Amino acid sequence: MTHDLPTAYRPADIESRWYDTWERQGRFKASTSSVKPAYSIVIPPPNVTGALHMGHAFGHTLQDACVRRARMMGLEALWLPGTDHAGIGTQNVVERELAAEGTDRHELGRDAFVARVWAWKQHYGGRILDQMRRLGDSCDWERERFTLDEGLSRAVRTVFVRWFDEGIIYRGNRIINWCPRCTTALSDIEVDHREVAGQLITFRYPFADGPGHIAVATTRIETMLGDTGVTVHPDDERYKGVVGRQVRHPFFPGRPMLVVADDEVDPGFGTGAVKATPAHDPLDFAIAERHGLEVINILDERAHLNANAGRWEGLDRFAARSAVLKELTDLGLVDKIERPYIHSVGHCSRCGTETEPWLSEQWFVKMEPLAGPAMDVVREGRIRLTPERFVKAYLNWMENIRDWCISRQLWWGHRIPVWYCQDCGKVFAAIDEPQECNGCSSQDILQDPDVLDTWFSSQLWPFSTLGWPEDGPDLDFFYPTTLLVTGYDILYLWVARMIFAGLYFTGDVPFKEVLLHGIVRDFEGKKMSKSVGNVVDPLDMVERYGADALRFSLAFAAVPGNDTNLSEERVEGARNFANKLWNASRFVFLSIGDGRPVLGDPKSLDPADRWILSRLDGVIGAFDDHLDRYEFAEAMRELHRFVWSEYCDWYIELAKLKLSDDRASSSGAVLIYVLDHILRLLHPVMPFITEELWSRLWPEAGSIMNAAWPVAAGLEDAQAEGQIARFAELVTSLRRFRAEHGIPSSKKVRVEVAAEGFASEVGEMRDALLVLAKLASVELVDKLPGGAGRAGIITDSGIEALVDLEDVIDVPAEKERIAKRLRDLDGDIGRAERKLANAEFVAKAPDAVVSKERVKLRDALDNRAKLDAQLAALESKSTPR
RNA sequence: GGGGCGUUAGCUCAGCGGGAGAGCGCUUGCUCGACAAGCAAGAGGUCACUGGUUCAAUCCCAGUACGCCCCA
Repeated sequence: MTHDLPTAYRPADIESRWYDTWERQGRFKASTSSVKPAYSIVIPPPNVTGALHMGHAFGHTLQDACVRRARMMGLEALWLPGTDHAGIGTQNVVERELAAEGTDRHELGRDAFVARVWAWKQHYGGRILDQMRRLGDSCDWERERFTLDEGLSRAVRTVFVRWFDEGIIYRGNRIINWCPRCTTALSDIEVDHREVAGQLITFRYPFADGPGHIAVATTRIETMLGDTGVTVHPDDERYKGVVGRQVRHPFFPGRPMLVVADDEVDPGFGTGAVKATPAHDPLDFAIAERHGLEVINILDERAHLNANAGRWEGLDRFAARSAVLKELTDLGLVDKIERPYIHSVGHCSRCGTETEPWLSEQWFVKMEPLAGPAMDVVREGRIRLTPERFVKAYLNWMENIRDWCISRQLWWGHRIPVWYCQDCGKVFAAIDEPQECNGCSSQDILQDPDVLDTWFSSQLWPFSTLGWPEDGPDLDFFYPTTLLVTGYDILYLWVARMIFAGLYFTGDVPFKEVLLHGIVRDFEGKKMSKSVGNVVDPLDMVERYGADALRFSLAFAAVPGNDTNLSEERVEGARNFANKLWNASRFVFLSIGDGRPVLGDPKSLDPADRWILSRLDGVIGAFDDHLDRYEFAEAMRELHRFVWSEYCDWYIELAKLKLSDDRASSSGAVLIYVLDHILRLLHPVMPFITEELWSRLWPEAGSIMNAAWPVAAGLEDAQAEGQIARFAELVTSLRRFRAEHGIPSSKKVRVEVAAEGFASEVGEMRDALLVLAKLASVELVDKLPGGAGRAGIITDSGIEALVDLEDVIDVPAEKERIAKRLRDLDGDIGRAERKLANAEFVAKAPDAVVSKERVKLRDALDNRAKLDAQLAALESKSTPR
């Protein structure tokens, strides 16, 4: 059973086998009839179009670790998986396919197109879910949801109708962000602002009612075709006399163009007078409303000039930009061109096209009634954000929130459940498709052609996936969810919206805690991107190093809210750690055989046993505390150090000695006990290797997934910790001495040890000292004799040892070594003396700090005296007779 | 313009009021009976700068410089 482990860990041999076993045994399933307390996480749904990337791997590692730990803690834990229909993204993918076939969606027609996208989804949409299995994600696959499922669609319509009937959803003719390539509206947060080098053109509008002109500046000169006025600041002295006058449009001489004054104008921009283009600028639109300026839309949905642009009709916006500039220049109306002029321009976050502020009729969600309660729950701590600093960002955003444009001019998505009666003109919303107008009963009704923003369905995810609006057992048992784990980059886009929607429709918070993690970047901190070519593919890492290694490397770097840099080297390091664990286990199994000795009375154990058990207790406590605070990096560091530097480097080495003469010694039981705890602690982050080793440790016990989460067992032992720390220091000092003197490891040396106050504990460890420091003999003495051919070491705790080197030592080198040590000690002594001489320090610092300083000083003085003696002995020897 | 974050070892990053840490890299020595994906030893840091608070500052506060992010 245990003797067939290969000498190197080979993840591929075990991973898929364990995942299939878990899934077959139904270990990921959560039950609503459980007596255990509920613990639930809904997955941030990845796009159906997507492939698994490092960001997913990161978030999933954290979520899976939380869920697996919760399960082991005895909670009824649910991790609910699913995908998002990703409106624009998915539609784009299929449109590209059609383009390759030489057709487009319009040729296909709406119904056929939507059918085609569904077919695409059925075929490719599950890819990411299979990829998640490779990572070991312990999702309850029977509860998998998709935002366009019938249930979730019903939730969307229910929400829409309620908000519509209550006036929270309204339709308005407003300036929105428009992507002329996707030909759809975008919400503010779907627009990326990027710095662009353009040009700032200053040109003149001549007064219509007399001589003179007024100059205005713009970066989008073509929009002047839609200008219907000029605006200045009311306090601007330069323009005091011109407010109320008319200017003349060079291309539309008959158009009324009024100069108006408005507070919103920035007198510092350009000439201080700005052109007013109400249909193509949000600020100008507001100004136009206040001052009654005409609104003229000059662009069509593709951002080509329309009939309102007169003879420019049909020109693309950028072509129009040059054409209009040329004509204005020819007319002598251009005063100045600043080039390059760096300014911020909106781009479609989906396709990168420059967006256009465009006047159109869209549906909006009124934010004012929703934002208040959503701020309260975070302020009051009913939802806790980790790290806390995001609370401020969240509140700041909520305070300045603007109405949310939810309509999209797409075909793939939830169609807006609004119908227009062609007879009586009534506009009404309905959950189920109506057959007739609910006002006049006419059957001549038409549904709104647009679909809803994908985030409109995502905002309902924590409760729609649990069955809302039906009040079923899932919702009762698992809602509100316990924790949401997601990237800080979608705090506004998604988290905030779930909060206000959850509060509104369920009367409760959608989750009690939110863990916001950062972005995974490449090894030098650059964002991973296909075009840069620095993408590290998680599945590639899984293949080469194992899922556990990838997961550990991510958890090892996971500081809440911080971006993390990932390189292949880090994954490799984690794989090495997995291998270390594998081999440590191998050692245990090979040493113990098939027996599983149990721990006896801890008091009767030897110092090394009591030390490692005490350390384990400490690590369990620290590890658990870190995980409670989502400090994965700290937790992993702690455990990594314990496994490698304490359990493997010291305890196993010490255990070897004892096992060699006595197979039934306590070491076997302790080795097993500690390994058992390590495996359980590590399981949430490294599920595969721990399950494999667990199955060999306890062949009859069943899955480690159901093992109890470790708790400290009250085995702290300060005496043993001190003893082994001193012992290790003595061993290390002796090894260092050997290395510095170039003593080959084959040469065993004799030492005399003077361990004032610690003599008996050194005596107790004599055999271990002999082996670990490669000594021929150890003699414990009260005081060290000096003498020819001897050189010494001293540990910080004051244990001295004299090595018998039979005249081979290099006396000058040894003197220099001692001198350096003395210099360090003098530094310590000086620092301690200065502190203790400071009356305020002694009076005001805590007693523990002061007494620690006294002990430090005393030890350092003792050690200096001992080193002085060693040096004197060397001197006497090196002095010519 | 508003807000946030960062500056610690060669690199990537933790830590955070009382003796500077990790991983990787580097140097030296090791076929030690779990592991060379390893073992042992080691080098390497005015914790960006300037002030302040404190008995005590890498850590708290203010400012400066540089870098990054979000929002408008």
